[in-house]
Amino acid sequence: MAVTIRDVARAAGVSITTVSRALNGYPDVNPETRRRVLEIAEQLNYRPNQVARSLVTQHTRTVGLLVSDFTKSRGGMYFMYDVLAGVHDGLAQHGYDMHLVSTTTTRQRLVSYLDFCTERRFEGVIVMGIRLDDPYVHEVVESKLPSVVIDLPLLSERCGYVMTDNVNGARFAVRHLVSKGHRTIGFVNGVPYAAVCVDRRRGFEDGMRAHGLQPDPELMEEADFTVEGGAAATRRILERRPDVTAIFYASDLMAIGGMREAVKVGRRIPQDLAVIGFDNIDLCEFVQPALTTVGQRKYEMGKSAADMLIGMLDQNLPPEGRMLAPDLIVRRST
Amino acid sequence: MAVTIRDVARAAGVSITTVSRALNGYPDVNPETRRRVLEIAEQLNYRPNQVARSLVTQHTRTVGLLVSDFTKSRGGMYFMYDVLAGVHDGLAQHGYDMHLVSTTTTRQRLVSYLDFCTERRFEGVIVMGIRLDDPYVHEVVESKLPSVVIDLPLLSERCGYVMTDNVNGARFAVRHLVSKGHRTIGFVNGVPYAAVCVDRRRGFEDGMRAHGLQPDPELMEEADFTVEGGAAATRRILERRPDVTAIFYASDLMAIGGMREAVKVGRRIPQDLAVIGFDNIDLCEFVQPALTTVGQRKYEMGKSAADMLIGMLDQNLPPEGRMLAPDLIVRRST
DNA sequence: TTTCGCATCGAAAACGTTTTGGACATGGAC
DNA sequence: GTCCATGTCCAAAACGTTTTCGATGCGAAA
Repeated sequence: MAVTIRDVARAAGVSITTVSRALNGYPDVNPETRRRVLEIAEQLNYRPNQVARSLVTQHTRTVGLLVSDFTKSRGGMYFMYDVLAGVHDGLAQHGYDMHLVSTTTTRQRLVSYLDFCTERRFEGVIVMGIRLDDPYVHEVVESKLPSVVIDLPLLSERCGYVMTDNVNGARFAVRHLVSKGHRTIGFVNGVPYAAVCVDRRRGFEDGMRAHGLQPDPELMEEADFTVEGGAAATRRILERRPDVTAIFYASDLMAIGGMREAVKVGRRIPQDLAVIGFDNIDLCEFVQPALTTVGQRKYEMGKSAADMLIGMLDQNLPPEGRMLAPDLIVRRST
Repeated sequence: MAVTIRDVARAAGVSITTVSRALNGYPDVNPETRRRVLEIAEQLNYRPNQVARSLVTQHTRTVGLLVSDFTKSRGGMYFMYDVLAGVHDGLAQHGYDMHLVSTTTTRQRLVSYLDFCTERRFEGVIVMGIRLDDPYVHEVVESKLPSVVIDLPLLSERCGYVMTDNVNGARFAVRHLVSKGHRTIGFVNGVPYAAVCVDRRRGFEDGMRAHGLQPDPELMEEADFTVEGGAAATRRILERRPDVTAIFYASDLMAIGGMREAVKVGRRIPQDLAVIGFDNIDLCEFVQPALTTVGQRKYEMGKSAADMLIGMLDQNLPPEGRMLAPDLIVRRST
């Protein structure tokens, strides 16, 4: 069907060896022959078959991007898109392709991430948004397949990670609230099986103590990273402790839900309740009042992950754990 | 390095033919032999090489998802994410993989989309967010490679499309505004090289005339689909025609910019200026006031595109043009 | 006994490349 | 005249599968 290197060879009256060398720019081929081969390849509209090439070179120059359920994690999109862009740019810069695989796919086919990737001979994999307790992710981390995970501090022989310094991020949030005079500070954390949440909690508690405040269980709640979850958690805190004057949320989406709820029960923001989120998603600028937050460098996370992976692949560099500094973005909600 | 079918054959004391047949569930292999082969394959941790398999079967079961610049089109994300999810689900359901290729990649490597896809032997391609005047997309459309484009009405032998009925969407918007008593209605369109914009413009003008109103060039502007662009366009309209009482925007993002600008110059929404957008991105619910808009079925668009492509691939169905009905979502801004 | 069908298996070709290990000719140095 | 280096080329192996075609053995039918 398609025109192969053999067709080109025949038409040019040379061997396929020569065609291959001419096309790939090897030195030992006569300039005139090369010219003719190139010309004929062009004429015949020849396109090298990368599948065949991959088979013989044992290189696909493809990395898998593993993301958990697209559909479900609606909220994750705000975070994910930028990371995705960063990963993509990083890979593209070094000539690697990106294969998108979601956990729904693998689950549907009853195959582990690792098997899926090794069958396709991916050269490496970038993992994002996977639960801390997902057994399959540990399988790839412990495998020989080079990988870097985003937002999970998993380090091994062939696996690095990049994440935001969530502990310090949470400390910044607390320090900011304290500097605004708050003493009774609430905290709405995300799901406990997300690695970022244990860090943010630690940062919150550390930060409180650093300012001579005692983290109070009555002021702490957990939610599922959604607007509704944030609202519900806020309601519980407000009912239990009407004296709360500020709340730190482990995600912007929850913070937005919190603001809604607070306004609904008659609190003004920031006068009656200061609110600070985490992530710095685009939404922050659009809500009323604009949301103060701890910003993650999302694009850089993706870019950094891709760069690390490519370093492992192309230069045999060892994997590392990379911590990106968050930055406090003050808007009107505090 | 990796364990091959040959290793399994050797260990099981059978030919590779038999191993292949045993693993793939062919009938003519003794149940006992099959059991042994399966067992040994499991023991050796054998994973079939899909690259080799693709080479011989001439099927990669991979489709390319072509998106224009990730990084640049920040706004497109709100629209794209859902479409992406739909495409992904559709493909996954039928056992197809998804290779993400952005136009930045191909441009960087100086290769056309079509060449990129044929070299990798993709079985089909889904195109989204490409400019109407991009020459490379036409190359794909006119090629033998099965494709379906989103948001561009390009139909050919091997290329279908799916898009929202933008003309009617715009008509809905006008009808809604008219029903609210508006007569002097502005229109901020997007970039002229986007196919959706010519339709939305036509829908706007048709809708106006249908209600006995004359589309007035003084009330019409173009912007670049961004918040800032929407704001600037709004400023120009408000200066030129202070008597305008409602504006229809070809995208939510621009509508949000418009609301900001209007509020800044002292207009109340919706009392002094009614605003309606297009797309129904998540943001609509979060801005103040919540934005009335013409909703696109984003997920369905992606799903439908994937289904059509797979129909072409697996059942040799002909490509079609599919129009998805938009729906009016009334919130507080009108 | 011959014939036939059936169940089970294997040898070898094929997919489209890259790469190895020469072959061959030419020309200059000795 | 021999030797060697150099430039140009090719045959064949290899990558890891699937698939075609045929071989073999065995039991039942004729």
